[in-house]
Amino acid sequence: MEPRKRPGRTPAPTGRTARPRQAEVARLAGVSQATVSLVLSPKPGGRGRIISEETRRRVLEAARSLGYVPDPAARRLAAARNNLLGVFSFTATFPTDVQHSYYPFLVGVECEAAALGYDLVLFTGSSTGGAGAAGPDALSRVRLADGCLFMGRQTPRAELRRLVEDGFPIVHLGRREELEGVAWVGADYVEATREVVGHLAELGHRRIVLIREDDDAPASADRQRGFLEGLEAAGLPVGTATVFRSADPQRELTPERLRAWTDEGVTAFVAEETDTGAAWRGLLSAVREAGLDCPAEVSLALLGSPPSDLAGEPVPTGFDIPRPQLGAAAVRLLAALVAGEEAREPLVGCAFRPGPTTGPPPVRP
Amino acid sequence: MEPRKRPGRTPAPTGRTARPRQAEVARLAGVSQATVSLVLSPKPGGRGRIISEETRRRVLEAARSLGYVPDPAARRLAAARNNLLGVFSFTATFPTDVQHSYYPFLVGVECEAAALGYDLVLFTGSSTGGAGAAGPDALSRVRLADGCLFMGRQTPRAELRRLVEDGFPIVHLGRREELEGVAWVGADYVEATREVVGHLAELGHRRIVLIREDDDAPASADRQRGFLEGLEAAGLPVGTATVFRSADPQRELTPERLRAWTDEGVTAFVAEETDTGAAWRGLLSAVREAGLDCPAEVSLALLGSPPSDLAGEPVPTGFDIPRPQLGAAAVRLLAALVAGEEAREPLVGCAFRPGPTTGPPPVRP
DNA sequence: CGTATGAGATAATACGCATGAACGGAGAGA
DNA sequence: TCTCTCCGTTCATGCGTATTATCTCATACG
Repeated sequence: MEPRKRPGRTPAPTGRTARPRQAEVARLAGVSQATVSLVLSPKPGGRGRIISEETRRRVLEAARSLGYVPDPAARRLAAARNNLLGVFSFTATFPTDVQHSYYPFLVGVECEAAALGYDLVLFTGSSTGGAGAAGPDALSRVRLADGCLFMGRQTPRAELRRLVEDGFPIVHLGRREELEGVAWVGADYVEATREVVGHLAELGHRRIVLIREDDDAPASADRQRGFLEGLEAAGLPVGTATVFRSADPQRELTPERLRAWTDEGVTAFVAEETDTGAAWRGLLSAVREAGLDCPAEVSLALLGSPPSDLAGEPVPTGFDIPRPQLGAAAVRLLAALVAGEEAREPLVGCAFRPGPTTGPPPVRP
Repeated sequence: MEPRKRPGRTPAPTGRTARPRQAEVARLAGVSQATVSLVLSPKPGGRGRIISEETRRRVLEAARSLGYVPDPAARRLAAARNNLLGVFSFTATFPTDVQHSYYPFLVGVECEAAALGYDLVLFTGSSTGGAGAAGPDALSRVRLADGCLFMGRQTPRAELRRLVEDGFPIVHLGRREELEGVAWVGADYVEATREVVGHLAELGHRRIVLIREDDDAPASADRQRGFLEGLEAAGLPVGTATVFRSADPQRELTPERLRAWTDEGVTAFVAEETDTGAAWRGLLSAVREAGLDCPAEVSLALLGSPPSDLAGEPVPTGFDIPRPQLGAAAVRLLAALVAGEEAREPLVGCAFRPGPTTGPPPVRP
């Protein structure tokens, strides 16, 4: 039977890519492609090298001289790993508005990833409507990496769940307890808030008010819980605690209301940190308009970091969210998942931050 | 010939993933895998669909009911491209010190990459000593992507040249004319500086001094060139132009020297922007110490953006480097190179920035 | 009624790498 | 000298998809 013509794809047009393949390394080293793979792939079991030192050297030399780099897609397809960790944010990773960027997290993410030997893949187009924003499979691109880190608030639950169900390693930056099976790391707002309240109590404050926005995010709920727990721990009457919840604190938190509180004996206020910083801004302006002196007459604390446009003013008492550490912790967790371990280290502590906005309560006449 | 036993890898261990494959979709739809691929792959050429509407519908239905999602790794392997653009910086991409970060560039890079359908790979460990910082082949990791963007000053020339010689698409963010064959994009400092000088000349200034640091970076040379060209274009005597070059402007630019210049009839100063902002700082403090009023007695302009710790002060006259646009332009260029085109758009214009630090020269007594 | 025409669909690859099984050669033991 | 081990290497295959040359029918045409 004469050799019939074979159908199928035409062979690649004479090295379309200059990228060397294992086959070329093999040719140069005078060995087979399989040998190259054996040499260049990290043996998991730490088993004795089945490859002779001589061959190994020749292969490595050839690979280096050709500038060989393994193809991540092929590697992954062949059921191995490619030392790539994905980073996916549901808004632009680098927004024009630097305010709510993920930058501080990425500092830690990059550092830790580097330390663990991973490179990072930023999946773009999540917000810009570019690459694969369209279909419901926008998320599936992340499967190129060994695992993926997710950041942002509006997480499509179904998509995430799907990834988890398929056994794809995922870590979410920020609490996600409602998503069963999704690993996450978050800041321990409860403990940090407790600490701030404790600080105020130690100074002598007996009546403290929490200013929060009308938001049901876990971050807000945690602070409220920490607030109440802190009061209780300090032996303060929780019953008299006041939580002021407002959708628009800058409007609704009037100087009059503030005055009413202080007349009742309130000497300290704590505000939660949010994207906009509205609670803190509202508190500040109300105090100013009410003509109250801080910290002589009232103590103020911010449960988080001040918005960056207030960088000029003195940094208030409160706590700092250790964003870089959070990022690093997320990467560690993700790396563990990729390695098949079942580690978990969800909560990262916040650092208490002393500041000039708190002091002993005024002596009441 | 009897069917000899086949060597090779064992079949996948019990469906490692529950993810459906094209083959299963095909079986369910009663067609071949190839047909599924044809139906599900967006035909670029817009060529007439060779698939009947009926079949198409059946396949789509089957895919939907199985929840089929294409495997990106396989897709990229088969397509011989991975839609990945590398980003390599010779210092940490996300330095702890936000000041000299690449953030503004990345804004544009991310956006444009998304628009073009690319994801980004951040190569870590360039500074942190992590992943592959070790050998001289640290750079070869970038070959993983379809092309790579380089940022930063200290570029190892040999490595870059090697990549270029291998036909690997590279774009450098910032001028790199001395590296033959390395594509780059940069800001048009010459034109921007000319514009600033022209602005001053229009206001009536006749004697202008350029303050620059003792640095041979192209960015500095460009500004000086633009300065001289601007003078010439304004019909001002270039012969009398003064370029003050100092390794430590904050020391060497004394109030006395400033006084000497103004006594000679100098009414305006322009300073270059550098990492440290030393030239601008030196100029500012000298003016202050000399007791000169700006802009009444002297006009000041900054050839770039002020250092961020001076954010509180009024933004001086000068120009803004369009960093996001630069990043975007770099990505466009890189994408073009990856696609095999030979585009080039090296220079990106800067935006003139009016400001309160310039005004008409004082009327000499 | 034989053949050209084509639309529709399929078979057979290739992509780059990892890996279990097969293979060849050097000693060792008989 | 011959078989038996063990070691180092190569073979042959699979991962899941994209790509074509090829095949299969109808239908139209002479």
